[in-house]
Amino acid sequence: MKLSALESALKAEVKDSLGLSDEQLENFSVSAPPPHIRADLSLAWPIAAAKTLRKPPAKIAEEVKQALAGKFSAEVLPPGFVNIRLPDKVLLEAVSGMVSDAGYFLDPGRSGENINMEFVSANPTGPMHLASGRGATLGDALARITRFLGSRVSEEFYVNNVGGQVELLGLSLKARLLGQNPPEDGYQGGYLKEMAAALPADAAAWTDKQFSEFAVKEMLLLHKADMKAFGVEFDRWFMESELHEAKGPGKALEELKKRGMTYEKEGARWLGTSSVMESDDKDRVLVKSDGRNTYFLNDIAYHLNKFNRGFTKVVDIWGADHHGHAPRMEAAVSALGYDKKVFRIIIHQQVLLKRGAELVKMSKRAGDFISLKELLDEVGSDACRFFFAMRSPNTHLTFDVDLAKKKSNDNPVFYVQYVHARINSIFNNAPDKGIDPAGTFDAAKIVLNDEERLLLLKLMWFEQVLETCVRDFSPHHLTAYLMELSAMFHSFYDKHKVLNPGDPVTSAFRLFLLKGVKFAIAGGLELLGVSAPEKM
RNA sequence: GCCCCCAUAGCUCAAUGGAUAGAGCACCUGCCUUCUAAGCAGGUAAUCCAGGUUCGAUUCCUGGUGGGGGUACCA
Repeated sequence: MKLSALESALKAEVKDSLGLSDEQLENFSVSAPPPHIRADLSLAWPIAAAKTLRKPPAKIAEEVKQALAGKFSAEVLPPGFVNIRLPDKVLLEAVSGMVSDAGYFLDPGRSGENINMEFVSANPTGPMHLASGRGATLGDALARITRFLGSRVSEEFYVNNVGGQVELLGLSLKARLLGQNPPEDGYQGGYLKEMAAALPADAAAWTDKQFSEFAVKEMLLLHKADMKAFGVEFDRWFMESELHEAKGPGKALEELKKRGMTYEKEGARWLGTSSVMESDDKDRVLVKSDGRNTYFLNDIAYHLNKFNRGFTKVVDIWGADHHGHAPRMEAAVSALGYDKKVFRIIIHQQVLLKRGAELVKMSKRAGDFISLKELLDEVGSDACRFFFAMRSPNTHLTFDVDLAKKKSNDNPVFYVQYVHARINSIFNNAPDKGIDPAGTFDAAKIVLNDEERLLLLKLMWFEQVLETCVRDFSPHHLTAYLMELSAMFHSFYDKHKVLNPGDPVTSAFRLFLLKGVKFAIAGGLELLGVSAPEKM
């Protein structure tokens, strides 16, 4: 039984016995008891329900205990906790389902979901820097986790391949070819020198537009290579030019006009983000007084495009440097008639670089940044992704370059991967000791020790951890879980031998237990885009 | 000025409003003739300040203090 199913079962039991309504059982949920409590699951619901039920919490807790009697042994602790001890059979079944049933974690409630997740979307004007790794990790991990639970998820990268910055990029490249410095507000980085050196011979006769297109194409190739090296495979790279070819901005504008959300002022066309919708601090321009569309209108058209493609939910993952745009984008999506619930912007805070004791501010223009590629080459994708995934998006994370480069062995990712390698090694050794790695055992003969219990119970929480990641839009709960599970495994490994030729029942059971641990470790790492090595 | 994020151990970070606040790094003490010591066991060490809500606050609210980011008819 999955933990969610177990929770439902407990809830139903309490509901029937106490004769309660669904409303009265709101907030009924199981939690993990603190370490000093010797129990498997806790219920704090009696305390919360005391007010509405007009009964002392301890009395409610006592009733809950009675309701569960015969199926679960429970203990009441003040002020009204019910601490439950699960039968060994329940723990064994949970792990058994996990390792044998491929669809075990699929949530039927999610099968109708079709989510578009857009992230990174770095401008094609320079190499991707380290901070893009954060957005990439976040988006890809969330996509994988959500998919694992049963939703359809499409990962998307939006490429701003038109506009002033792209023209400037072309001019900067052209200047490099001619041996000149790029325009003052252009792109000064050395990468354009390299690109210029690789231009075809006839490039001297190119138009500005050709330079621009060439530069974008090359940058895009680099970005794709970077993402691939980082283990992120986008389902779609959406070109802004596609939007214009399909007259997207015009259509979006017409739609907004039709809905009465826009007005004309000072020769420009405005969206009433504050005056009409009261969701921004001021109104925003859609069409400038010179007749050109703003980027905002293009972005609205892009979001309309996403919804028109049939996604039931659209998620954007942005860096904090764009957070100011969130209110207007949300307002625009509402103005197009979409419910607030189907559009979500996740903001992740910026990445600060620390070199030695010095905090370095990254700047694409000055060229003082660490590229994602450089970081990957020196630290490796696994450590990078795990490190980024460990932090919640709200954290202002400080990336210690020296630590990442010199002492990458201290990264907790190795601690987790080591579990996988150790388990794998045990399975490899089993035949030598005359033990069948696929052997079965009689569950009735098993008496669980503390370490085995803890491991089985922890495995039951795998589902809940993933749900929490989706709820909070952050994979950091999963990294924390993997580290905790790893600690439990290493501790178990140190105390108990798995392969005991003289005790086939225990050996078979422990191999079964290890299958469960391996499933959670390999599966969890996979969801984070981190490898699970067979050997270390 | 206004908006967003943050403040927990020496450092980097955890903790659906629950019970004795957890990890990793660093530091100290032990443990390899037994499935991999990239490991285990143990130790030192923390909720910015002041109010409020609550049976219960690291968590929620208000006000401070300190830090980061943002505030274009740029993209």
